[in-house]
Amino acid sequence: MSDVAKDRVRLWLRLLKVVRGLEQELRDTLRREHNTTLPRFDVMSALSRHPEGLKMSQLSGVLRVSNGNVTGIADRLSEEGLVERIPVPGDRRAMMLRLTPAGSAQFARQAQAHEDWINEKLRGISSEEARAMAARLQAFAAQTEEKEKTNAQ
Amino acid sequence: MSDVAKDRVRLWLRLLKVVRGLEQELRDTLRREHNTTLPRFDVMSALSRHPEGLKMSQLSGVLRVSNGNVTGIADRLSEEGLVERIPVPGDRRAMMLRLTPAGSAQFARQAQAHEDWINEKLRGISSEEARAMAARLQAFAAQTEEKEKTNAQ
DNA sequence: TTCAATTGCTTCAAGCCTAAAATATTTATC
DNA sequence: GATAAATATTTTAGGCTTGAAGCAATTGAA
Repeated sequence: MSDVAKDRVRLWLRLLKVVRGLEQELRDTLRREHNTTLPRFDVMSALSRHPEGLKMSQLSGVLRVSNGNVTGIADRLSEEGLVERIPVPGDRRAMMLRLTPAGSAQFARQAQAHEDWINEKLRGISSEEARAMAARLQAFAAQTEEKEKTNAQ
Repeated sequence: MSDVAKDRVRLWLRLLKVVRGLEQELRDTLRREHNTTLPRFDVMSALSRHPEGLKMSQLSGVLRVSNGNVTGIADRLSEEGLVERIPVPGDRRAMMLRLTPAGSAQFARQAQAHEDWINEKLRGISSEEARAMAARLQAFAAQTEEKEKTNAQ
């Protein structure tokens, strides 16, 4: 294996380790302190950015998970009265999912706590470092998307 | 929210997006091309670094997953003849898990393909960039560990 | 020695996740 | 208008994951 390949593999392993570690802590915190889960938080987060609601398929699209997955999470959130399914006028197959007022209020609290938590976890990273690293990741992501677009042609 | 907090949150969201995306692609590739899964790959990878085998609890320790989790994955790998459970002399509760020759051979092939895959995915990242980013991540992880150690006192 | 606490592992219940099959509805074509 | 294809969602089977409970076996303290 070439040297650059070794460096790339090492970077990948470190990325995975750091992100997995933080993600695991985040799951623990959500469970212990907010009695919820990361997938539920992700669904509510997506819905909070679309107050008018999202169709099930749009939701699985933005979250990049399967349709069946969203069905299950929506079922559970719905049982707790945090989201509701609204029929789509003119298409009886489709369903709009949106936060209830209770869900909206709960998510607002959780989102603020989440931001505080992240800020505390990344305390050792300066604004400049954060921006620099985010820019690199952004460049990488853009590059990858560009490649995909080319491949899709 | 302060500016630096915003930058940190943005960095976290990007990290999560990039790593999740790559991880998802990796899962797809493992499934389609190697008929396996990331958790199985992780178990075999850990075992390949310990040819003499690992006790179940050691394995769940290094992988940072629960004991019950490893039990299930070991069961399935064992059914396929890729790993075997060896009794530990002197402690009839414990079990050593290790790769069979077939498991070892299969993992060697998968590991090589995995490295090639990563190298291709991260093609747009130079050796210098990779080393710089890995160093930052490493510093962050070290800092976090240091903090944990202090808290544990 | 005895027996209570600890240790190592498995089992269990519940949630997450996927791909594929099933269901219902809509759209397009003849 | 009939019907075939496409679309939106749910259901299903199977694997991953956890925390907690259960079961042996080991260790340690009286």
